Amino acid sequence: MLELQRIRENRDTVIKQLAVKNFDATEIVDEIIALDKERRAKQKELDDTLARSKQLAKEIGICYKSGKIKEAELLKKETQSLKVVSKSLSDNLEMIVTDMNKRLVELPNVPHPSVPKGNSEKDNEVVYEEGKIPELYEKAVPHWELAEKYKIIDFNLGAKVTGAGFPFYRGQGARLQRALINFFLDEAINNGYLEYQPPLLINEDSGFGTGQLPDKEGQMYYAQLDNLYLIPTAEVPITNIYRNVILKATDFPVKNVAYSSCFRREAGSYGKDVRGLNRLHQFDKVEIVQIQHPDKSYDTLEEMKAHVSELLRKLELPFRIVKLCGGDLSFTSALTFDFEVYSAAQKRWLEVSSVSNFESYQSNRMKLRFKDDSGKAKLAHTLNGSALALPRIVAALLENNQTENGINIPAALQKYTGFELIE
RNA sequence: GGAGAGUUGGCAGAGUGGUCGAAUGCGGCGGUCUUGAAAACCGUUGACCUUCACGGGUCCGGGGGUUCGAAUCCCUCACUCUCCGCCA
Repeated sequence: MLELQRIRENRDTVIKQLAVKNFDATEIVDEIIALDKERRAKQKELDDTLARSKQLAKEIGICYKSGKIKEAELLKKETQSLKVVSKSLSDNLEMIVTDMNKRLVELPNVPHPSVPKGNSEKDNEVVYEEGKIPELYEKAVPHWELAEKYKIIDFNLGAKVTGAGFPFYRGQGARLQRALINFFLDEAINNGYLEYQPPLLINEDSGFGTGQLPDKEGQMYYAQLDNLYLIPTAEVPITNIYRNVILKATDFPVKNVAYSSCFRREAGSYGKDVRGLNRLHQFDKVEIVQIQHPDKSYDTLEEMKAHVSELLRKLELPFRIVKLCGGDLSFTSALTFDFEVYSAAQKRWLEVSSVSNFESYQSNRMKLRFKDDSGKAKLAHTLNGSALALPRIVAALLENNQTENGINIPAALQKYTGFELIE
């Protein structure tokens, strides 16, 4: 969530910036400012009352010790009435704070000044393009047909055992998955990331910390009996490692990487967008997370973009980088670049990575701070990106590399797969 | 799943219901001494809210209660450890 002080001191700017996300914040912002003012007044009143009570309690203690029972009893009278007052004040204060926080959480992150205005993905800006779009031979088919032909991915079997969107990978298909995971992890480790294997279930506090809760619980699978959620991305457990943590400035940059399965309910999705591997309920992803000093987080974003670009280059996939417009930007992000690879048989671009800077939006929610030179605790910046999500990479690899004789595996991956051709 | 013990500042570890935000040690930071370092000695050393400031308030695992007053008593939840059971 946004920092209260920022809202208080930059009302107009915040409203103007949120308009880029097509979000009319005027009402909420003004309400927050009003509640904040009320809160501070109440706080002062309560503090004064408590201070008086504390003082009296001390005096009563002294009276009892020196045997002045009568005086003590007298003082008790006053303190009892103060107690009623402070109780009602603190109840009142709690209500105000609860209200204020409720509204605060409703405000999305402020977009970076470079974010273009726009309503949908049509308004996103293609900022970079690399690689040659392959020309396929006549009988080329989309990946779901290749999956069946080579018996490497079985969607029907998944539907039988679990449901739609939970495929089985089989034989060379399973091996390819494992190869990609290892390839991505090794590349990240070589770039200075520390590998983690996170839990796949998270509690409510973690869900709140990264911004999935309270509003997006419908997108996560939920284990009701234990009040735990299946992770939609490793970002959640990995970033929450630092919930309520105060880092030293010398800890920056924190660079973590994790492979995990990801679970998404994807309620309401349908049609050709969800065909084959395009959209699944369970998929594998290698996620990179960085925590950085506020002054350096945009350099870090560039570094992460370069890392993802290099992965796609090594996989010999044509890709482009898209800067998301305000309307397409996620609730929590200040700036996001999507990476898309070209899927030759479907003749469309598929999103395989999303690299974002959340600035202090997540940090503020999870109280992730660092000590600056003056010794003051300040909010750190959090960033993350997929590096990479597997299914659409697999889709593009299968489609783009299909030949009459089989599917070619790019050179960089061969030492991981142990084969050069799917046949 | 059953029984018991515990959770205090960066760490270790005291704490009788009354001036405890909390002894002491270690660590960290600053200083004295030294050519420099170590040792020794002195000082300092949490977070949050509020205030221009002085100051005030909150926080001893989380939440609730008793009391004029709670780290200390009671309830509840979470977690950790030990033993038993089950188990990849």
